[in-house]
Parts: sequence; C-alpha cells; structure tokens
Amino acid sequence: MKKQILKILSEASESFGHKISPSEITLEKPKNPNHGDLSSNIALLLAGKTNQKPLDIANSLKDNISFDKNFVEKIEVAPPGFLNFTYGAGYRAEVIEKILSDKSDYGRSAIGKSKTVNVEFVSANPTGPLNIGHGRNAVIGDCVARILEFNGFEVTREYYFNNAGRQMRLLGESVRFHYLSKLKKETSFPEDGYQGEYLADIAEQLIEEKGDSLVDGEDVSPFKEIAERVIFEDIKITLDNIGIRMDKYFNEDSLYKSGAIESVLERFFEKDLAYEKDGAVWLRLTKLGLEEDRVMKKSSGEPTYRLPDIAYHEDKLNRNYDMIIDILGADHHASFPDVVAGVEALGYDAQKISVLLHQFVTLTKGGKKIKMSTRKANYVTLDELREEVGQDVLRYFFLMRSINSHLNFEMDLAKKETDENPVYYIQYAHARISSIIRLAAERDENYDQSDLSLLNSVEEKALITYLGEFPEMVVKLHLLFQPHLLTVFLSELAKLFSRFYTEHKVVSDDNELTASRLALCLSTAFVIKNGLGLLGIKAPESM
RNA sequence: GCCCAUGUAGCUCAGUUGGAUAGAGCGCCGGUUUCCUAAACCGGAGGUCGCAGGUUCGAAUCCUGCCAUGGGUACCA
Repeated sequence: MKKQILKILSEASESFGHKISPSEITLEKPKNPNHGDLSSNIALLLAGKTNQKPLDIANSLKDNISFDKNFVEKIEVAPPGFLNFTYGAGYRAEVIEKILSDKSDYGRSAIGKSKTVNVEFVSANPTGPLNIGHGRNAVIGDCVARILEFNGFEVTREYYFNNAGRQMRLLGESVRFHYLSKLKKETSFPEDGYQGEYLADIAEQLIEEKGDSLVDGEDVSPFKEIAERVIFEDIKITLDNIGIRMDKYFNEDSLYKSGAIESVLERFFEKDLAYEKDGAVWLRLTKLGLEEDRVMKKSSGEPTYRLPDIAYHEDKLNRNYDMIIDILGADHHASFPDVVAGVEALGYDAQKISVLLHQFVTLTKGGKKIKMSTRKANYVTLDELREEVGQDVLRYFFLMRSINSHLNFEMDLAKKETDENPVYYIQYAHARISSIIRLAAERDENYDQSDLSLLNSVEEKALITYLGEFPEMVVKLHLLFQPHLLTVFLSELAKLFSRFYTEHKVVSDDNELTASRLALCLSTAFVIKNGLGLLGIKAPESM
C-alpha cells in the first residue's frame, strides 16, 4: 500500500518539473490521528525546488492522483502543505486476511534469503558465573539473532572464549589457594586473585576427585582445568535457562594450535606493519590511520588480546559469512578499531563486520543502586536474577531500552506480577484473546461468515492499522539492531487491544459481527505471539 | 587532554533517522464494572527537550561551543 502511494506521488511530482524519487519522499504515520493514517511531505519538498506555495502544490497533487476508494478512503491537504491519506476498509480487510493466512509467519521477510550471519555474543571467559552485564549482552545477541532469522538469514550464534593467559592462571591460583587451605596447608591468597565462594566449592570438588595428591605440584594446570570445566558447565546452564543456545564455542587456543596467530604475525612483518621495540612486538597502527601503535605481543612472549582477536576475525571472515556481528559492552569500545584496522590491512572487507556496543546495566532496588564488582564477591549473578524475576521478565527488561542507553534494571517493578509490569501486560492481552477464542469454541455457533468491513469503530480501525505495521517493524529491526523498538511496539499493541476489548464485546448474538471480531482477535494474537517470539518471550494461553 | 555514549514530566524512559499541539509507564488527583480474564479502560495535573549560538519553510532530532554523567584512552580482556 505504502509503496503504491509513494510510486504514484513520485510520478505526479514530474508535472512540476522535478521528479522526486520514492526514497526521498517521506510517507509516515502522523502522531495526530486527525491527520489520517499516512502523511507525506512531498509538497513541501517540491515547494523548495519550484518556488511555488506548498499549499497550492499539495492541492494540485491531490486533484491529479486517484486511488481505489476502498483502499484509500480520502486524501486531505493540511497546512503548511501536508498530504494526508486515510485507509479504506479494503486495506484493513487485506491486513487481517494476510495475517490469518500467514499465521506464525506473518511479518517474516525474505531479505536475508540465502545469506549467512555470524553473531558473536556473551564471549565471557570462564573465570566465574555470568553477571547481569553479561546478561544484557546475551539477551541482546540472542534477540538480534532471532530478528535476523525472521528476516530470512541463516544465523550462527557463536561464543568466543579464552582459557589461557594471565586471568585464567590467576583463577587457577585462586582455586589452589582454597584447595590448600581446606587441606590445612600453608598458603596465601594470590595478589589480584579471584574472590567468590564458587571457587571454594570447586576446590572442594577437587579434593573429592583427587584427594591431596596435588598438594606438592608446581603446575597450576589441574586447578585451572577443573575451574574452567565447572564454570563453563555452569555458564551453559545459565544461558540455557534464559533460552539461549549457542551453535559454536570458539576457543582462542585453537588459533595458536592451527598456527593462525603466527601466520598473522608473519604477514604483518611482511607488510612492515609489525616491529620490535622494548622486547615487545608492536602493530604499526599509525600507518593504518589510527593514533598510536599498540603492543601485539608482550615482552613476556604472551600476546595481548589484539593479535588473537585479529586472527579470530580473520577466521570468521574466511568462513564466508555475509555479515559478522559482534555484540560488545561499552568498555570494549576502544579495542575494536584496532581489530578492524588489522583485518583490513590483511586484505579483508571489514565492512562485513558490525559492532553493536551496548551500555552498562545498573540494578536498583527501592530506588537505590546495588553496587557490583566482578572480581570481588558482592555481585548478583545472572542466575540469581533469573530465579528472582523469571526468564520472560529478565529478557524483556534487558531489551526494553535502547542499547545506547544505560539500563536501569528496576527490581521492584520487575518483581511485580501485575499489569504494571509491561511484560505481564502484553502477555495478559494474549491470554485474554485465547480465553475469548475458547469461549467462542464452546458455543456451538457457526462463525464462518465474516464481513471484515463491519470492523469500523475507532478502536478497531486503529488496532488493524497497527497490526499492518508489524512487517515494516521487522524489517526496520534488522537494519537498526534496536530490539527495544519491538518492546515499545508490543506494549502499544497490547494497549490498542485492551481499548478495543473494553469498548466492544467480541462474542455476541450477532454471528457475523462475532466472526469478524474473532478474526481480529486471532490476528492480534498472532502478531503478539510472533513479536514476543522475536524477543524470546512466551505468549501464554492463560494466566 | 583525546575518543564513544547519554542528558526529554517527580521517577524510569520512548520519540519512526528534519515535520503539524513533544509522548508512554510508574507515582499523584478524579471517574468507569448486571457484560468474553478489572492483571482492564477513561479523564486531569505535571515540560525552558542540559545551556548558548547556527543551518531552513520547519530542530528534541543536523552543525559549532560549553556544562554534567557513565565508559574508554594498558606490555588487562
């Protein structure tokens, strides 16, 4: 419908000597319902080019275009020169018919057909349980993946981790500390070691498995290995509990084993992009347009994150994805330009890589911030949070704000099991529809005859028009990667349905009207369910 | 110092990438139920869109400068 109007407007603009292409014209839903269903600024654009009054141009355009009255009921001109279109009953009937025939596929697009995407998210090293910051990352990543799948892309969900290096060694040493102190041996807590009770539990488990056989060993590996194993199992369970399954876990270590790291280093030397200084190996980023050179390999011989990150992204690029998406917290914002520059220098198209940065999360209770620190013991884990509010609320709350904004997770609101909680408000609308449909099924009436033009009240028109906007929303989501737009869309949809429900009785003695309203209810349920599905949230049949 | 994000109602936040009278939820005040789930609906009060300039028919939105907050600016990841 929108496309048709744009095309006709564009053609009509030619008579003013300036053809305006459909992509230049804005045709959007006006805020004020008195301004119709769609509003265009084309006359204002033409006025700028032709020196004619926008109102005159608008009037002239209005007289020169025509539409099927059943689809565009009326066209109005409003100062300073807007053209306002109002949908007809035929358009609305089409929306409902489309939803009822597409069902769970309503809104699906084929934009990504036969294209592949890799979405990398979470990627926390196995040094401890996932915290709420990882939670936001995880839920955003999964939601982006779902959005892409709904747009036809084939998606790989990938988790990148590092089980070598300083942090893991510290973790092992911290476990060893607990192990030794539980066995009453003399020991001291390592500097910068990891706190947290889970490490004591791991030490306990190690004693059960191996007794005191590790007391005299110099090697920290056994401690590291068990810690990694136990923590990783725990992480996978945590993710599973919030509806997230990874397709691939990529171990940084494999890049060393395959020689990929060495190969990257060699090529940088060949291109004169690497050099040695102070015993370390530097990447000549200044030659790549960045401000400072950075260390790739420390004087100790250990690489910094840059080298494996570049090798890792090269690996992903070599896997021939059409798109590569990294979901990262704001604290990583300084690191990815190095990686992108490095990969580009190796001859790859870095345009394929998009980095979605999200801001931090604060947890508030009774209006007060709960302070958190990963290394210290006083943090709330993702698991604990989920146990308290449930999977659906957790996911919704992590998604309800723009990824560019700090997220304030309000525990008090999240724990409310009433309609004040936006998640329940939306789910309730769905449950209520299910209930209506059950009632209709119980009555032994024949609801086959439906005349959708009977749905002509203010509430019904608004609801149907909104349902018709869902496919556009889905496409927009995959372009903007802003899941919160969908949470806003769904709560508005639930609101429109509730208004309709309050004003109109669905199941009545009038069989034809009942049939039409049931069709509307069913359509609404499909859109809510499909939308919630993209967020990874259930659409219950009763509450 | 420099880089990124943010600053909109008492609180938490939207604002469709420049449009018409700036919105929602919570909180506050008032109203609605013989009826399919009241876990609902309606109305009201509440605003210098951080500040100051600029761009144009038109700015919360774009540009410049300043202020504030968070993050980054490692031979940590």
